[in-house]
Amino acid sequence: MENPTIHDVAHLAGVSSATADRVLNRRGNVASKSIRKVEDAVQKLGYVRNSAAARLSKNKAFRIAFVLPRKDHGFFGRMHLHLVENLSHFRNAGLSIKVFEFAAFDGEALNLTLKNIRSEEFDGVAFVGQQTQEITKTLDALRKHGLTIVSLVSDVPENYRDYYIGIDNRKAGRTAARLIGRFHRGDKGKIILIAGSMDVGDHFERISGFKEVIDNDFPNIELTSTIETFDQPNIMRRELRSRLEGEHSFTAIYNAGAGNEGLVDVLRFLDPQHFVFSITHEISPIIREGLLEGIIDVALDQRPEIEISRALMVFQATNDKVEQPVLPELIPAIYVRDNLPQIQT
Amino acid sequence: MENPTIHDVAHLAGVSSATADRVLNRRGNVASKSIRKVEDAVQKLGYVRNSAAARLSKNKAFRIAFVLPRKDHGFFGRMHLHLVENLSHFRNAGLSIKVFEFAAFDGEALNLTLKNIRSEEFDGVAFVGQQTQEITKTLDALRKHGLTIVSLVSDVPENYRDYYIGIDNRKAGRTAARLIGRFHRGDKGKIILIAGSMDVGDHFERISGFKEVIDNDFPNIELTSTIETFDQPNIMRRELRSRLEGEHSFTAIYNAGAGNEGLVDVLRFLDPQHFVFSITHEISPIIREGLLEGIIDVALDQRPEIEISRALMVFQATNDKVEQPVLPELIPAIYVRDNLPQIQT
DNA sequence: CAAAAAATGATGTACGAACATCATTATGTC
DNA sequence: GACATAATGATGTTCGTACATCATTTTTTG
Repeated sequence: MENPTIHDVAHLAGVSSATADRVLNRRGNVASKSIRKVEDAVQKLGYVRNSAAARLSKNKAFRIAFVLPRKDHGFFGRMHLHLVENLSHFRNAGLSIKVFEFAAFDGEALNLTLKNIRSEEFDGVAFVGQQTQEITKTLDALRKHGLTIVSLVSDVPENYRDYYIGIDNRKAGRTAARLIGRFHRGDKGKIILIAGSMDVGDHFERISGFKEVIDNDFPNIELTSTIETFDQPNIMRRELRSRLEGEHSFTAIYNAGAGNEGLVDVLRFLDPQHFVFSITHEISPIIREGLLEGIIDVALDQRPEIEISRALMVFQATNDKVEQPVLPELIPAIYVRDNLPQIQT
Repeated sequence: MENPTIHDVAHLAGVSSATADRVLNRRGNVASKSIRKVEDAVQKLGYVRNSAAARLSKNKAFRIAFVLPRKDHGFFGRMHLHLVENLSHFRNAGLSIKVFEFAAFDGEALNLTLKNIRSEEFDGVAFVGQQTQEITKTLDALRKHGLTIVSLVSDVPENYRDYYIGIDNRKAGRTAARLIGRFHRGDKGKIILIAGSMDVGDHFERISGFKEVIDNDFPNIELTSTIETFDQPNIMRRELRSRLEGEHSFTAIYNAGAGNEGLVDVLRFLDPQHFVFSITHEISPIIREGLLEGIIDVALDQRPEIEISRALMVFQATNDKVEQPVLPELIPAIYVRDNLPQIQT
């Protein structure tokens, strides 16, 4: 039960292996009749390119640019770390990786970084970021040069990227709302909403998913205006304190932004029974403490490590010109104090 | 920045490439002095075997036996399906897969199936199952013949397998308990516990993790004896009905067994306000319905598709004689009605 | 119909490891 | 020191694809 080779394909198609090669690698200058014959033969034989041979023969890596917010941001720091940890593994798989950093939430900085990616130097780009007019234009240019574009964490419209790897943020927000709503068990409630920035798609979608469910299914619960923190602990502390000042009717809190030590700081000095429930996003050492102390009930985590791995798998399949592996949908992990991951993240 | 080859290693070590090859592939008949020299050179150069070249040269697949409970069991059916879906992808990666089925929970059948795996025909075994004296003995024999053993879903002691791929079932049980306990918000409670079989490690550990948390942190909540259903809807229906008959003080239910239509059937005919909370394991079309109807609050799901993929990655790295990729811990997904996966599972 | 352009075939090399064979050298044993 | 055994080197083939070159055939175009 030997696997068919390109020679078998060529033979069955009645062409030379050179022509079969021209077809399979889209080198052009092939009659459409020949193309059809080769494709039929591929079908009939179930030919699959031997990626080991291909990789060996090509003898050059698929060059990927990872464009990520700076690693001092806890959440993205995890992405950087995971990339580094798997570098040797993927180098061996024929991928070479270069990381570019920009300031989180800074659309212009992102655009500038993307613009600096020279299409002769890279075969693919994976990036995290919001969508602006300029950014989509830059992405478009890159795609026209044949680069494979992967958006991470926060999606851009389909025609500006080849793949999106991230969670469904609307679902994440809805999940948070369901848990909080359900925990009220019919009691009245009043919720504080927080986001990093409503300008980035992922935070925006979480908040609106959250509102959907509360509005529809939990009429006893009141929502208040969303605080924006830009994921900065100082702003979180200031804004949250001022919101809580003199007001004692809040029953729950949902932070759609990334794990934020400011949140834990403030909650730590409140009456532990103050809230019915509190949910935040992305695990970090401080959020972990919050969970263990019982200050925070649930942390949704999109597991950036897995997103990085998936992105690399996508590039690998692209490079090998092989079907993408079938993998289940990414969903955020839901952490309570009892299922925290072993490794310190 | 070319990657070093085995010739570079041999040259630096001051031996021939034949000897370097003998060292790297443990062919024996090499002086320990030479071994050291080669290993030092590998270190110094950061030599990593080119797995593409190796795979091409070997020109034979790593033969894996998957030993799984029958596919008519919903949860394991998902494993079978995912294996089939990824067959071509992993054939291309140098793995060949054969699946063996046995009746779930039947230790003897499992042992018999494992015994029938001839060590000349396979290079690795992945299996799901409990541990008995006989089974560990069989596994031991297989390992002695050099097969790589991976246990799935439910672990066996470390020295009987090379890798365990599955969730931490104690944590899963603790998580369920935390949610249920927290939802009681201090009220008194009485819980029905269900398992497929307390003889299989995963179910046993879930139940004991669950008890741990309730006993420690929720003194107001009472636990009742565990019902065993062998994951069969008929038994579930009968036992659950008899437990509920005339008794109205139960406040929550935790099914540590796999998704079970019998559970939904019975709950559907109860007063919807009967329970504070209900949690089950493993998503299925029926459990999905239960979640959408509000009969079931949470389904923990260990995502067998991901476990299969991970197992295949482990075998692949083993075959390529390359470091295992660094991947985050597997944790069960927590589904509520708002974050159900797209695909019908 | 001639010239240009397009399509095809024939052929060979390179990639890096696995593996086999045979000759040679070093080491150990009585 | 003769002999067996262990260790090593030299060398060549194989795996399947990518890619390059050049000759030849077919098709298109004016």
